[in-house]
This record gives sequence, structure tokens and C-alpha cells, in this order.
Amino acid sequence: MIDFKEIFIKQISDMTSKEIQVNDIRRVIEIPKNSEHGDLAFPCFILAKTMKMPPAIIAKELAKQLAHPLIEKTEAVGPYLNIFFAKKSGSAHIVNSVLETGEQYGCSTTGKGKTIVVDFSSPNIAKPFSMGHLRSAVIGQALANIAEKQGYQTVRINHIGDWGTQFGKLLTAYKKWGDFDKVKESPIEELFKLYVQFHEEAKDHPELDDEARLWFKKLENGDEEAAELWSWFRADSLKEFERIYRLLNIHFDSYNGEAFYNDKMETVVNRLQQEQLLTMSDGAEVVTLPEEELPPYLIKKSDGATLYATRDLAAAIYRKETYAFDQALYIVGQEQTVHFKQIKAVLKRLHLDWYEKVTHIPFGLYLKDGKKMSTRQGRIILLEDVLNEAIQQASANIEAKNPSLENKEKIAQSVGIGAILFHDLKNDRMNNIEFSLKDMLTFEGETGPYLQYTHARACSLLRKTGALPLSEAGLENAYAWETAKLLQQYPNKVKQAYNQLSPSTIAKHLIDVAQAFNKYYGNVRILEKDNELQERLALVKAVMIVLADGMKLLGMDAPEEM
RNA sequence: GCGCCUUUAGCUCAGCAGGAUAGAGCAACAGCCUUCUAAGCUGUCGGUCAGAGGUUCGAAUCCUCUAAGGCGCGCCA
Repeated sequence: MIDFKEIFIKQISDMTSKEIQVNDIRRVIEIPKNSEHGDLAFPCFILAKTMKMPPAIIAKELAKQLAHPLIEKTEAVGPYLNIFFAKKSGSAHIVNSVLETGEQYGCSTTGKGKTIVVDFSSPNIAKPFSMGHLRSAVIGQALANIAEKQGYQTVRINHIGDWGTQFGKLLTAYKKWGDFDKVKESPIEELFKLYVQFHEEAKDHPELDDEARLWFKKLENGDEEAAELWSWFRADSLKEFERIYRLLNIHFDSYNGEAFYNDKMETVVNRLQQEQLLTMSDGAEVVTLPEEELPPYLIKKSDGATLYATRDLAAAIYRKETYAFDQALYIVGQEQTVHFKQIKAVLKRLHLDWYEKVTHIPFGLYLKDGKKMSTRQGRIILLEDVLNEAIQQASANIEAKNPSLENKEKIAQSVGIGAILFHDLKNDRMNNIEFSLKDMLTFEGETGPYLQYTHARACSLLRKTGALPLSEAGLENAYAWETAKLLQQYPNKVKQAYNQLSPSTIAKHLIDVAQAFNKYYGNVRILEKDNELQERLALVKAVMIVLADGMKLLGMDAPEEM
């Protein structure tokens, strides 16, 4: 694939080799915000000092000398050297390279032979899958997809919250107020009610908390009754989670949750002891982290029971030993930032030099009325309800806009889910999101369905003609050129999304591609039977390939009709 | 109180390893379907980039302070 930027860099470098390093040229070259300023621009400020000339004069000089078959014209505008590539041959190069590589377009081999472990979703057993749980699931899925596109091998881990004091609370509540049949009927709903009830009652009866700690201790010690209830609650909860993962098209390589590390913690605790890292504090065993100015990391509670912190340590070590990862990503809300700093600090103290590879990927949360949604207070919106409403809305739209469509149900699901996924992924992951069903169910403008619609339109064009998409001469049309340039940027955007671990980079770029293409579509009659028909279809196909691939990375379906 | 994050158009957000007149979408208003999917396209309206300093030829972008909001801060995860 011809790299337009490198052509430009080479040209400038040939003319200025004495004054400036190639890397400095590469650094300052930019894509002008306004396309009237050309396809690429070189601001000449950095040459002003060494050449002892005003930048505007330098720009003029360079513009005069610069010449290349793919460069149509050069312009010096003030201190900027702007260049315009030949649209026709340029678009042919771009479109061909997309068509030739197909689904592989945008792939890279940077991650070849390297493994990256992604810990995401990780819901707690016996609690409903709420809106708040959506973020980790979809961001994690997208990041894993993007990593694979970069050539990494991924291990997708659902670190199920199936252990801990919360289980003690649940067991206590079930023993006190639970009803076997009701829990069998709808496990999560009933168990969650019990959990909420526990917290209500515990406000006035603090002794309940002691009882809960006791039950958890029993569970850790292998008490039969506790273990039996645990297996039951876990299995039935997972069944309900699966339903949602299927809707979201999310899969995992491992469901090893917290309980999995139950028998792996002793080694870790021993190791901490050997290194003399443990100190007693109010009856609990902690690792103090004064150098990092972090709060102490709690390894064992005063009753001897472990905490999630202990299990997380064991998990990190287990994963390193099992998967030999080059990077371990934890897709967990920003509120746990301190916890991950602590883990890394403790791993460092254990002389595990890979502690730097443990990376927390934080994200903002869904807010309700400006506040965090809280499971304990029952201020919660069920994810499944939202997904179903989105599907229903998509279904209604199909009935209104395209009632003769085949496979209505499947497509309604793709579109509804696509809307929810895209709404979550389109913005910087650190932003908090105020929950708004109205915003999520908007299918126009910068939305998932807009991308899917654009893709479906492209597919429709390709279906309607016998002509082969083929790019030989390319297209001169300005809208086509804007579209082609965006297609060319796609591989870089994928790389950038990986480097910044930010799916929104791809989401934004897909919107740009779709907007550019829709402008072209609105402006040019693509199926006109003239001698450029194949060229236009080639661009359509290239757009289709990039949109489909980008949506796939985000976890969205790309239906061919809608 | 301390720490982290956020603050750009009425609303939701891009733009941030400094560069040209700060961009989209939504909402509002005005147009475009006897021709390729109108979930689309075109146009109008809309901005002291939270505030104040500083660095620089040049700052929404980097630094400092202030303000507002969010989230954390030992036996929950």
C-alpha cells in the first residue's frame, strides 16, 4: 500500500536534508482540518530558525521545487506548505488496497506471538446485570477485538464475583427469609431481593453483619451446606448472565472467578510472609505502602477470612504463570483505580518484574440523576430491559420503514443492540454517562444504526448490479476523494485505538467514513450506467468492507439489509 | 480533609505528543423522495473552549492556582 504521507515526507526531506531530521518532518506534518488546505500540510515554522528565513518564504520555495506524479499541486499559504494528491490515481490506489486485503485491511502484525489477557465484565453472582455492568463488557470485548486485529492472541476472562463476604450476606439472608421455590423460579431476582433486604435490616441490626462474616468463613472452610447453596446460586446466576452475553454477542475463554483462586491464596500469603511484607493492623493483616502514598492493602481480615484483594493477587500471578501474558488488561470502573495501584505495588514488592504489564483500564460510570447507580439501594436499571426495549424500538422502525424485510427479528436485534453498543462506545471511555433511554434509543445521527444503515445501503448497491467492482483509473469526484482518504486512515485509527486502548477512536472514524460516503451517495448517482460505474462500485465495496470491519471490532452486527 | 477524573454551542460530545477561520450529532427552523434503502442529504440558527495567571512566534491543547460536578479514601467488590 502506498503511503501518501511517506511520499510527502520524502519529498520534503530531499529538499531539506541539511536543515531537519526526517522524524521531525513526520512529527509536524498534519492533515488540515479544512480540506481547502489540501490533503496534507507541512507547517514551516521549525525550519525558520535553521534556515534563517521567514516560514512563509520557505513554504514558497518548497512549493516551487516539489514534484511527484501522485501530487497534483502544491500551495504555499502563509507559513504552510499544502499539497493536493491526484484524486483519480490516489483514490484508485486506496480503493485497490482495501479490495485486495479485504477483511484483513487494517490488520497488523505488531502483536504477533504475544498474548494479552483481558479481564472484563466480571459481574457478581446473585446480582442483576444492570446498566452499570454494560460498560466493562462492551469496552472489554471491543479492546480484545482490537488487540486481535493488531495480531495479539487474547485470553478473555470473566472474573466472576462468586466469592466474598457478600456471599455470607446472601447465605444469611436466604437462611432467614429465603424461599426455595421462589429462588428456583427466578434466581437472580429473588436473591437480589434478599440481598437488598439484608442491607435494609442490617442498618438496625448490625449483628447481621457478624452473622454474614461467619457464613462466609464457613464457606471458605468448606462447610457442606454453604457450599451446596453456593453452587446452586452460582450456576443459576450464570445461566441468566449467558442470556445477556448471547444478546451482546460476547464470549469468554475463561469463567474462572474469585472462587477459583480459593486454594491458590495460601501460597501468595506465604510468599508475602517470607518477604516480610505483612504487618498486623487492628487485627487484620496488611501490606503497607507508604512509599507510594497508598493506603494499606488488606490481605486478611481480622477474622482470618480473605478479601478480594488477596484473590486478585493470586489471580494476577496465576494468569502470568498460565498464559505468560505480555499485557494484562483489567476493564474495571475508575472507582477502583487505587486498588489497582495497590496490586501493582504489592507485585513489585514481591519482585515480580512484570507488575508493569498489569494495566487497569478505567472508565466513567452511568449516572442516574447525576449520581452513581447503587446496587445496594436498589437504585438500578436492568440491562436486559434496556436491551429488549432497544430491540423493540428497532422492530417498530422496521415495520414503519421497511415492512417487507426478511429476517425482521434477527435484524431488529442487530440494530437495537448495535444502538446500545455504539452509544456506549462512541465517547471517550472516561466520560461519565447520564443514563438516558431516549438517547440510547435514538437511531439517527451519530449512532450505531446510522452506521448499519450506511452499510446496508452500500450492500444494496452492490446487490443491484451485475457489474464487478473494479478500480483501475480511480475517481476524480471530490466526495469520493474525501471518502477514500478516510478509508486510507483506517489502519492508523485501529492502531491508535489499540495504543490508547480507546474503542471510541474507531467509533468516531466510522462515523466520519459513513458521513463522507452518504454525502457522496446523496450527490452522485452510483448505479448510472456509464464508463465509471465499476470505479464507483469499487469505492462502495471498499466502504462496505471498512464499515463492516469497524463495526465488528466494536462488537456490532452489520446486517446487509435493514 | 486528601487523591483521581471531568468542565468546549440550548443538550450530547469531537478536537489535546501546541499550529490556519474551534467541528459533528441532537434540538429548532427552511428545503430535498415518479430514479440507487429519507434510519439519508442540503441549508439557517447557535461559542468569552469554566475562570485567572504563566510558557511560546503561536494555547481549547502544556504548567500553576481557583471554582463547579463525579468517584474513591482498611476489614464490600
